[in-house]
Amino acid sequence: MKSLSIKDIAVKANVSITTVSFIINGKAKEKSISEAVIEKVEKIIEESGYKPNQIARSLRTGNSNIIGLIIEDISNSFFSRIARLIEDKAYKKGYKIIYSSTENSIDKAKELINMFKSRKVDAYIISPIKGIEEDIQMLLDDGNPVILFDRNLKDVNTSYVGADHFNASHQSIQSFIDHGKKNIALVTTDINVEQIIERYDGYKKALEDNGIRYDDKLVLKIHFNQEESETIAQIQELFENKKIDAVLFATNYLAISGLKALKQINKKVGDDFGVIAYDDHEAFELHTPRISAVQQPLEEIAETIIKLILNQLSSKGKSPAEEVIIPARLVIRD
Amino acid sequence: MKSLSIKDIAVKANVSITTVSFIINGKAKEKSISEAVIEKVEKIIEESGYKPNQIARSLRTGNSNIIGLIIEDISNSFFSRIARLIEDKAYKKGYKIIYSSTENSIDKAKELINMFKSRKVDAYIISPIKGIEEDIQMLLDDGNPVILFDRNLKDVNTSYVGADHFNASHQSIQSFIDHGKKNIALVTTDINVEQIIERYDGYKKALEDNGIRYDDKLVLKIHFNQEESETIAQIQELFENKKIDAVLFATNYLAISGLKALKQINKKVGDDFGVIAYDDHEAFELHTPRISAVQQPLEEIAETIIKLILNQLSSKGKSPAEEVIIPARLVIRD
DNA sequence: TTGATCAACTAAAACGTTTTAGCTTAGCCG
DNA sequence: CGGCTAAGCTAAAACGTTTTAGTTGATCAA
Repeated sequence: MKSLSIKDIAVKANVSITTVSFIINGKAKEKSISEAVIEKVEKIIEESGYKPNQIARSLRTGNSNIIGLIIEDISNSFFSRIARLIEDKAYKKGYKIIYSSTENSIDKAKELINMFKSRKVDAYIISPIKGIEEDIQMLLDDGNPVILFDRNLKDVNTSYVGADHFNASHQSIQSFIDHGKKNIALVTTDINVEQIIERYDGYKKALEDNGIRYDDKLVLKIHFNQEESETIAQIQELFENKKIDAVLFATNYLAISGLKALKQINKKVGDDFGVIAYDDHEAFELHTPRISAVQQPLEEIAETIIKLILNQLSSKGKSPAEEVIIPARLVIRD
Repeated sequence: MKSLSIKDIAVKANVSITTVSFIINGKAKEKSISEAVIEKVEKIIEESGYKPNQIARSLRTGNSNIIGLIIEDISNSFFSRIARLIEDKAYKKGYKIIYSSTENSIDKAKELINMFKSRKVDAYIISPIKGIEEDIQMLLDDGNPVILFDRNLKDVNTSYVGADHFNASHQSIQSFIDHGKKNIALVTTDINVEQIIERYDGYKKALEDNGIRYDDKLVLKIHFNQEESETIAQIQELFENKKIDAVLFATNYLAISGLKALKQINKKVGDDFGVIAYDDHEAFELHTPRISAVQQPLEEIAETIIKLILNQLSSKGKSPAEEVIIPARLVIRD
């Protein structure tokens, strides 16, 4: 019933705990343990199904082989796909991932950081929100590897991996303009994070570059946590009361609400009404007509994150902060 | 730099480690520590930002306040939404969740169980695959609370929470038949899990109940890990070469591939070609026409899982196994 | 013969908690 | 005044590892 400990193995093999430990950790040669003993112990371990207690191990060594991943919401497909990729890649390097969602709450984010800290995770991957700069700085001060992704924090000097939101947004609007659109709306959220602001800036700059006057009335900021029905109503109001011939949605879930809104008021997407969504989604490919979208290179982002983390882990957190901005891709459909 | 330990607090407060521990764990009254000391220690803890080392705590107490969640694939929206709900509810009870994806690999599933075991999680929530019955039995034998969900394992006597796949499938096919369909196809996967089999059985039984001959040729089993393009090709072949007037997709990602396939060969969903998807997805509501789907009551499933887990935890894993089958809902659209 | 070197192994400390068992001191009763 | 109880606290063991600093005995060179 109670699980085996290294002591049980030692007793069975009639050797010391130390010897067993050396063998388990592959230090047998180095510590000159004889072939015979190695074999004997390994056989016993094999037969008994003994697995070292990771908790005791962590307590002693101070590291856990666990990487903490803090994201906004695991049920959002952007995050769940990234999480899956990160998990995969980390797994291959012998690291496990623990993840948790902040739901855009500063308090929950702080709690999560604390919980990861008290569990001594070896590194942190965080898609941050404003308000936790200090907590992140403390992690850094303690020498922990920390990588931010998706959204950067200005005041913290740490590594960051993210897509080029400004240019992707700029390019989307430019594409509308090239197709003769003049009255271009932006539906975005009111959460105050870097990547949303960059998308907004890209929108404004593209208009400006083309001599189109920026109109506050064409920008709709949706509350983060509100009911979808309300979102849909707000979007409908925008579309019905303003002269609009194209719209950029700043997130994919807003685009989905937006498409529902369009469907209800029976407005068709097409040559005289352009739509681009930021972050692709399966629904867009399937929609009639298919919806254009900005694709973030998930694979590349995940790959880069893991690469940076491993670098930092091997350099004991003393490698300099790096910012990697990865171009996003505008996929024009239909 | 190094994080504080209970000893540092004890020294600062000029009391023993024991006293600090009692205070941290709310046993101060019970152990008759004076108000004055309690206040002093709490103040120091507050000021210094001390957080107990959970690893040491786990090592000593043998539990971790962590629940392990093992699922097929976190990037599948069914699982990521369930995960989010479970995480939420567990969090409110003071438990954290660690999750990991098996990707339908028996080896990875076993490894995950081992890794959770060696990290001493307090309970396991598993959406299992065939081939890990023994491992699960071992967990049970060791007195661990284990809840299976989504798919059951026949040979293991443990609690299970899942939707009524058989009836939902039966009802879907019945609905086709009620609308005059005769040649009804089933697109499913070749993975050998309970819930997929139940959906298949429901399909067969509904045909039988209505005196329609079961035709092997109308059932397409897709390999789990194959490229989507190949899946689409296979589905197209089925639709083009057989006389079919309705199709049930056994998972939502198959339905999405199927809808893409239909689009490419320009076959319209409508009165003369019915489609139902098992597991709803945002894309279905948005599709033109809207696609009917079987909705699993995620909220209720998550709620029930947590309820059972907490029961087991409080009864030290000695409460009897319970099977909860929750009805699924067929949502007919357009 | 002596000392050095090396192979083969091990005792015990340390990691940071929780908890059992006990130690003082003061107060109170008879 | 002796004995008992209770209040208020603490020493030390235990959890299961890793790792440092050995010990022992054999071999070998001089």
